[in-house]
Amino acid sequence: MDRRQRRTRSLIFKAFTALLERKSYTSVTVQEIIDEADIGRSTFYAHFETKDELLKAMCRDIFDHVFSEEIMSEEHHDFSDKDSFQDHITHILCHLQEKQQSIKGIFSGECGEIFMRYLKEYLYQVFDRQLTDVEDIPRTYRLNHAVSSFAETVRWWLKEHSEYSPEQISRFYFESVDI
Amino acid sequence: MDRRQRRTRSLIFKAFTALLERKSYTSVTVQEIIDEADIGRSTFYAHFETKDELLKAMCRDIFDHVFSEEIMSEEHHDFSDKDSFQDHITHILCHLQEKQQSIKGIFSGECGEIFMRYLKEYLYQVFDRQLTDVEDIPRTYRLNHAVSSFAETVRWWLKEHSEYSPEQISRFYFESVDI
DNA sequence: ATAGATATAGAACAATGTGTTCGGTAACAA
DNA sequence: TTGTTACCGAACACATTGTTCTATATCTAT
Repeated sequence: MDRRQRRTRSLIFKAFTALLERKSYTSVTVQEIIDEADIGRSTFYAHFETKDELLKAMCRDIFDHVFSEEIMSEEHHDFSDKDSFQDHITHILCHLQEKQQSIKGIFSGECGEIFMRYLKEYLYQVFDRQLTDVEDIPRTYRLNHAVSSFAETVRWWLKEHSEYSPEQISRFYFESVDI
Repeated sequence: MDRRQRRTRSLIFKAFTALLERKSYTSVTVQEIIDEADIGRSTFYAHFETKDELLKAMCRDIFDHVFSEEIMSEEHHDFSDKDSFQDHITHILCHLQEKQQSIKGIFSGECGEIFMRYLKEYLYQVFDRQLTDVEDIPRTYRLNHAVSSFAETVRWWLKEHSEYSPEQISRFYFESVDI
């Protein structure tokens, strides 16, 4: 990737993140992003077709880091006991905490929906292999329950209760849910 | 309320609901709602300032029915045991099922966020009184967990697994969460 | 039944934001 | 150095929004 492209892309991301901290997603216009990033109008559209595509690209960037190869690779998926899985989850929480500044703005308002959807897509893969079966409760229900409540835990944590450590959050979660 | 106002309001709600079943919230324009409802442009704006206000009004209408006085009133809140609380939840699920047609479209895409926020606001009141305390886990965490996972349960149910009965959903939930 | 109030229709309008195009300039890579 | 590619920025057509206005239809209360 061209150095100029990386620079522009980064400028757009930073501008967008900054704007989301003081305005709602819908109210942010492309023009404002352009002004904040201090780039040309046509340059923005050379990178992203719409504001929505920009948001999606940002989510992908974040999750590609959080759920990096190291974490998702097969070799790390022989969780024989519950504890090692919990460590795995704690590890993911640490990565999320690193990205907190970028994430915080995205959570609020309307674009939280898109962010959460992406987050859940990754989480489905992580939880699907670990989930046990329980009689008389559909597996799809339990999977949705585990993934959703974890995603909401993350939101609750990073949005307004970041005083807790990843280890504490992990403990809260595993004491509240049967995996 | 004037008969004409009720009629117009109903036409707008129906048009909006119909549009949300085949298009995403963002892509629906005020003009389309006007055309679908077959009303004048100024009439729409006499009722709602923006599309967002319309969505909020629809959510309020739905929840005012689902969490009606009968359900929320103090006299029905002496749940001495877990079972009667579960019955209460089942009752709410029945009301939600009645409104399924209106709700289904709202769930999808971007406006699900707003709908879920409203739903959770009501649920906080319902769950707050019933929630027990657990050592070493913050009450706010447990409340958020109970409310969020119930709200997500509702979404999962009405959106793609409506083959289950309110009683079944209630059972799935209470076997997955400690209240 | 009539009169006064109110809701609606529909056209016209300014204002704003969107997405594209194009020619010129600057930065890159080989 | 040379060809390629990204950026700039102005201009443009277009869609959508939200307001204003007058005429008409419909309600409510007496």
